[in-house]
Amino acid sequence: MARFYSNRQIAKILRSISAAYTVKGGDYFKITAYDKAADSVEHTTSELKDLWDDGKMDTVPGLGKAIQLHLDELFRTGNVRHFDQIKSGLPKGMFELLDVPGMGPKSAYKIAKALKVKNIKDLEVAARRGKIAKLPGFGPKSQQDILSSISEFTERTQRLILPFAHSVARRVLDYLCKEKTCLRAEPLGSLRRMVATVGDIDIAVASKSPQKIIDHFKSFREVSRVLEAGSRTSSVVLKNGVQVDLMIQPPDAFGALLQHFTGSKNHNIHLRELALKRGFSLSEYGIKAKVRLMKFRKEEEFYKFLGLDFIEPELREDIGEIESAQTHTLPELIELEDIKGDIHLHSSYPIEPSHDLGANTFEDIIEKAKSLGYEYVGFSDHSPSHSTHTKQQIIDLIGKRSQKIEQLKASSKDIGILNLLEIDILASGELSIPEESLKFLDGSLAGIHSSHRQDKKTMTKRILVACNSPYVQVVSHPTGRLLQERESYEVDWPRIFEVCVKTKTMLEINAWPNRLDLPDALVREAVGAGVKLIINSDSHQINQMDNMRFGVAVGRRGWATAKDIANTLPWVEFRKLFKV
DNA sequence: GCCGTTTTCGGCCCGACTGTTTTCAGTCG
Repeated sequence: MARFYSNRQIAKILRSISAAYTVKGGDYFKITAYDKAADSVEHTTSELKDLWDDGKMDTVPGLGKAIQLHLDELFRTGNVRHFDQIKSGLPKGMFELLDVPGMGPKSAYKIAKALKVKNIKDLEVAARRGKIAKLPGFGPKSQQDILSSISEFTERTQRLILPFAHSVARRVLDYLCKEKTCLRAEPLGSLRRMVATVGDIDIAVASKSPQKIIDHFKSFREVSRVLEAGSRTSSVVLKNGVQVDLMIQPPDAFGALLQHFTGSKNHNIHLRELALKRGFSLSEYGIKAKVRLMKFRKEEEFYKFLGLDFIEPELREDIGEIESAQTHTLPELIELEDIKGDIHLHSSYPIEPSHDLGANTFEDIIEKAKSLGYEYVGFSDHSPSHSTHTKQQIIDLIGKRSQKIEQLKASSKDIGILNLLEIDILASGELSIPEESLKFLDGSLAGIHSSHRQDKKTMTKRILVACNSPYVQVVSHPTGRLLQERESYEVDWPRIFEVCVKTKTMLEINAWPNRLDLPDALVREAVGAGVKLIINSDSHQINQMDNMRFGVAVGRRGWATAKDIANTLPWVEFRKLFKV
């Protein structure tokens, strides 16, 4: 019987091997190989266990023959004898301590061995009793740092959801720009690449007076603790527990700084290898040829110098973007301005009061859509619950709502309106409302809102029911994932893509902050398969319509161009996809 | 231990900051 390990658990196991080798003075490159493998597993979107089931573990970069063999043993038996050997003689507790920020293998080993510390709780007790400071190589300051790290670690074990990180960063950037020596301020790292979840917030500033910027930064009113403050970098923890790292360079080297800290790590490593072959060395200061350092004000120039087209931050994951930049075949990514409408919008119309009602009227939503420059909106309230209504009640409710929307259509000639509903794909594989009521509508979005844990075959079948229905144009939030809450369910995606293409069914990129679903990796596969996508905000109040930008970011990370996204079409074209 | 537009062998990214040091080790991104 095979055992399940989450990607995070596997990453932790691989990191513990890297740590064991580090303490035992192992080969540096073997150590980094395990670290790389751990990073890679943690960033893989599908569960490694599923890939193992399908014999596709070798598609994960950084997993070679040896580690694959070890993981095979792990899945089969729940243990890896080779790993036990590597860890033998080391105190078990040290591996638990690695979760504490600032605690690396050597420190963890020293503390675990000297003080018999077995977990983070023990570590905290030992630090409080002043035992850490007495160890050689440690002092009162490092002891205090460990205590601070533990309390922050327990408060913030989770990554931030992109839109939340974005708003925190906005406040910091606005504050930094108030210092007059700040010439430019930009986000860096996973935030700039618009990854669905973000660890720390990294920020770059262009300035000729770094000390003034750092002093200004440290006195931001949301700062609770300054972790470090050097001459060009500083790190703080905000009162909400979020860590913010700041890096400063003069404006003539700002391009290199942006490039260096936007990452991803793998993108940069690949780029440096490419540069090395041409005799260049890359750093946050610029590009070095022998001893001469060339500086770059703009990132575009940095890439150009290496013979590459500019690579948008969202693509920098080392998944083929460098090769495409060499051959001038990078896609022209979709932009927020390309979006011409939003059709997953929940209104306050009381069609089903118990069911996740929106806060604003149809009229409010239309006004907001106009302010965003949209040519059309689609009202897609949840359908009346089939369990609390009779079939006739459902038909009557939908008929009445349709009348109201038809009136609006007649009086709002300057914006296209679609009369839609978001309907459920039930556990039984049926759609949640009767066919007679679907006929009142211009179309519908169908999504799974219950029984998320059925097996792969059943889930696939459920989604295919929606794809094959002539009344359904869009599958909403197709994987069902909720970031930090619920994993995607198992589905046969190649099969779904195939049917979507055949039936011209669109898959949604839902921009709701903790959905961002389809995820970027699946967007890329869907685009490759020729599936048409649509980006919607799934708003329940009008200011949430501004979340569209995060859906666009997911599309960009999935290499989507405007022509892959249906709601970049003008109304005259877009309406043809529905029954209007 | 991984990996391949000079490769299946021989490479493997680079530098800052901190604390405990007396010239450096550890950690991080």
